[in-house]
Amino acid sequence: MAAAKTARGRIAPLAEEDTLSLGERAYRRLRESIVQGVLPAGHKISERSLAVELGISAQPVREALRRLEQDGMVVTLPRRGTVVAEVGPAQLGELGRIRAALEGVATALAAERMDAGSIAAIAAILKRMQAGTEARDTDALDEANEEFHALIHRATGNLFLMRSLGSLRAYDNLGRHRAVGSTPRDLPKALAEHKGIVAALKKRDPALAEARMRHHVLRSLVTNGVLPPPPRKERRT
Amino acid sequence: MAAAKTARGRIAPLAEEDTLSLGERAYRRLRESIVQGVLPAGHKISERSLAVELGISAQPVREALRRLEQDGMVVTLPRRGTVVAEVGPAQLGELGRIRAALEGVATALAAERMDAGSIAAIAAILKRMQAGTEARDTDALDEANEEFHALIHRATGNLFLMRSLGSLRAYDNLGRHRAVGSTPRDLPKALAEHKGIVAALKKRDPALAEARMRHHVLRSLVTNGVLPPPPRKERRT
DNA sequence: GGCTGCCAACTGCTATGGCAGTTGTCCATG
DNA sequence: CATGGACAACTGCCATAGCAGTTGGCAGCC
Repeated sequence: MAAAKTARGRIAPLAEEDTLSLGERAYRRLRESIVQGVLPAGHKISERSLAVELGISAQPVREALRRLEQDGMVVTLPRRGTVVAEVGPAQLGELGRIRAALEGVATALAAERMDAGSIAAIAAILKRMQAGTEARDTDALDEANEEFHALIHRATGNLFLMRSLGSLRAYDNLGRHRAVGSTPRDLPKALAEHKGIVAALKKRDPALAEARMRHHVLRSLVTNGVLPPPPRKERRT
Repeated sequence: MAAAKTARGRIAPLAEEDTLSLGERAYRRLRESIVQGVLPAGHKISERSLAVELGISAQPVREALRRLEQDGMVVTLPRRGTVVAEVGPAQLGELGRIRAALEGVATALAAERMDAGSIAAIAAILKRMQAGTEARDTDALDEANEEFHALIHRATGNLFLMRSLGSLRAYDNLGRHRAVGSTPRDLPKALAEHKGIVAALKKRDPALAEARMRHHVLRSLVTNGVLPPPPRKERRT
């Protein structure tokens, strides 16, 4: 991604071409730096020093830190300092389960209101996934997977959902970043699940789409080592 | 929550309500004002004028507005203004479904890690609910209900969950505020559901607890008129 | 040596001022 | 009367400066 490759704990100054507000740019940059591991957990962050590193004032930095705090990515003790939050394996698992639930409702909503154009678009993405799976092109698959979920999120038209899932997917990247190299994902299985989800979307069956999406996310978390294998069979109400 | 029990000669810690940052106080105040209807949807908010109303600087106000924007309660068009977000019935329903899902995972997590003390506490709350239901004391019931869910949220120990559910419950209050007076809730049914949830917690059955909690929230949303009655029977995967 | 108290160097937090866009109004012009 | 353009009054956004706690270390005393 754009996050400049720098020494551990150091942040490169912001480019000034963009039209986004400095606070917004600082927010994204910091979030990226955290999930990429540039700012490791427990690392102390000073509003002032970070401001001079980014080449901006302390104000937008502070604003970004407040938002990151609301995301749970940093914690700040008043008048004492701000620290990158520790996210242990247990918490990563919890966040994964939360994400699975939210992706589920997102898919349910999408199944209800998705227009024909979006369905065609997601079908196209599915085709790319098929090709990527046969070619074992994990990079292309990752990109397609990103678009796949992003499209569903956008289809819901729900801002809260999109924001929350955005934060949670960031954590997901962090988890994958930790399990470095050891991602022996079961590609065909993921493809089949994606197909099933798209089928449910086409059938406009919210409950089915939700169940399949949730199962898909949970299973992928298990194969990624974020979650332990399910202890038992599923439970019925 | 009176003065902490301390040994002779020891001094109890100071209350910390007084020392909250202005930004934090502005955030809470604004959020409260929005969900209470004091600041109706579409109302324009100016950082400066709001600052003088609150008797503080524009900075903390801006900070609070950014956080509210992340919550989805206000939207701000750059260099044009900030307005409190429109939350129509449809969106309210979506947020309700999201909340149901999150309350579900929260309860699942709680079922896994709740200590004996918390279980005893929630059993006590349940007893109060029983009494309140028999006495038709809706005020006491609302209070107990609040504590009931708050206790579960806290039991998860998950900050992200607690923050998200905090925002979503605010929306819930807003929804109830709109359906003024017309809350003919089915009290005994809610009580039975709460009992079932506590039973699942005691059995430490996460899947069961989750399903029951989710169903409970969804049903209560339906009886409150936030969600339409379910169109069909539940679906199996 | 070990403890106490002070001081400088931090920290987050807030106030003030000013910049650059946006909008609405009012007057001059066709 | 209708139209267009400039000006004033907004807006959000950012930089600077200074306040008030917190911390760490170092001198001075027991």
